Amino acid sequence: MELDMKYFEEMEAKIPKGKVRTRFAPSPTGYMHVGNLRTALYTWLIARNAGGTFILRIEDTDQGRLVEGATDVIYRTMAQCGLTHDEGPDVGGPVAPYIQSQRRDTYGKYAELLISKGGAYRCFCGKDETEPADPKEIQKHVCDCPKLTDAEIAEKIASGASYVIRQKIPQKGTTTFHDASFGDITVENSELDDQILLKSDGLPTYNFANVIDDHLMGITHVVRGSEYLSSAPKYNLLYESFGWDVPTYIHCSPVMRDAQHKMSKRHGDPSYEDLMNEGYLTEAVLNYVALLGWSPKGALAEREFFTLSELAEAFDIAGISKSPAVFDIAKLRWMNSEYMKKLPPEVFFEKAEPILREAIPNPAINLKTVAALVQSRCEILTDLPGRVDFLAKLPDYDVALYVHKKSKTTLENSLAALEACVPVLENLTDWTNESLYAALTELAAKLEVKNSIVLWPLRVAVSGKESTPGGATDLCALLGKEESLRRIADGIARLKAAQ
RNA sequence: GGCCCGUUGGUCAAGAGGCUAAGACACCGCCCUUUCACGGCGGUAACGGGAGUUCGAUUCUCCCACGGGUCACCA
Repeated sequence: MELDMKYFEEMEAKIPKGKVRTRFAPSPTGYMHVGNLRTALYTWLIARNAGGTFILRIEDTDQGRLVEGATDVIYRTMAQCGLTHDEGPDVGGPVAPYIQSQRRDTYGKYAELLISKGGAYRCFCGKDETEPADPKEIQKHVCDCPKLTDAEIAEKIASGASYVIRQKIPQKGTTTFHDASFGDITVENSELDDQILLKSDGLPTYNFANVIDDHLMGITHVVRGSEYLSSAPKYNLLYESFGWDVPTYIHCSPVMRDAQHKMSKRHGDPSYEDLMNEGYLTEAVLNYVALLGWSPKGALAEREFFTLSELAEAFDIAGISKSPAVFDIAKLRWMNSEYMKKLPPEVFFEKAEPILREAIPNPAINLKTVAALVQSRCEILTDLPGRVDFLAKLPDYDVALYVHKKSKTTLENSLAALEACVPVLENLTDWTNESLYAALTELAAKLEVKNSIVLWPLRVAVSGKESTPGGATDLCALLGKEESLRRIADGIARLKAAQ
């Protein structure tokens, strides 16, 4: 088989050199899980930290698993997160194409090149479906195909026999692989299998496509999940056979759902999109995910709030953790609430308005005021309806709410307080929070009771809830005079019925 | 099962031979207060086990246990 050496020279000539180049290479499954997002983030951060280039490559060599619209999810997620790529299928670049299914010829040619260098061989064995007698036995492919002569191979091909190309692993010795966070890992070559590089459909396997593309795209740092750690030594052998430089590998341990399970779609763990739909803020998710498996060193060690660009500046490979990290939704909620509080009120209102409008159809209620009241009291946007729905309609509630130990309220004094409120409020002309507060504290003073004796029952009467976004006067101001008085009357009725 | 990797409080984690073993979330308590929240203050809680090396091990070595990963014409 003749090799077109000029092709390889041209390909080599296109490889950008001298700068850090990283790539995020998802396979389009239509789902960006949290672990994936973290890998993308770290990869992006390494590039940005070094002033390098970040590349998006789509790994779609498995024709059986293509999912419609899946690449759109990837583009959309990356864009929303601000993880901008410098090269990729949609923006092009010096080493295009960036979609593996469009690079089919390249893999075939490089597989041939590898054969000529003695690092691979054609195997005509067909699918290996033999069940090992002992299931505990190591399943390694062993056959006589490597011994086939050129003539025999030509004959088989001419007769239409299908074949795969397998990596030829040395029988003896050891291979040492270096990972930036795990260090040196040495394995016996006898443990390694002659893995398939090129499938019988002519498309490469993940392991082969990766090596070829990473080299041809000039990738300097490869970030990937630790599930690939055990196949990494084979990569070294591949690079060695080709005579190429090995990039820096950074394997990341998985993001777990609990101590023994990875986050997974099957178990209903949230993807990035799910988190967005649940009302989390992208910035909070990125911040949280960045710290799940990485922590800053030195002066920044105590810091926990980072913007994307601050992360890019602070990020270092040495801070990546080797052990798996459990995804803690409670901490994400907390972090999200911190981000919510920091949002400028206009921005918060913009995000909250549609949700508030749906929960409170009543046009008389000022949603801006509601938003201001609720901004510091919700962890995620989807908490909102449950916190404000009482404004639309007074819920049925238990009079026990009127009894509050700390405020020293009882059913009896609550009733008295509400009844005392009525004339005061009826006569109040300026229906604002300030005037309400002034009038009601004046009432409490006149009755010679603590403010809470008046305000607690009032808040319960107008809200019917144990917890509300604001105090009694905030709520009255929001509800308006008529509705407030109506609810107070309702409360009085409930209390009387309970006496 | 073979091979590889990992193991600091419930969770995320700092630490890199000598420290009262940080910090954050969660939890609990107190204060503030017009509820909850916010805020402030404080508290409970950890180096998986066993041998070494060393004057001294959470930090180094080995063994064990546990957990994870991997052993596909999937990535």
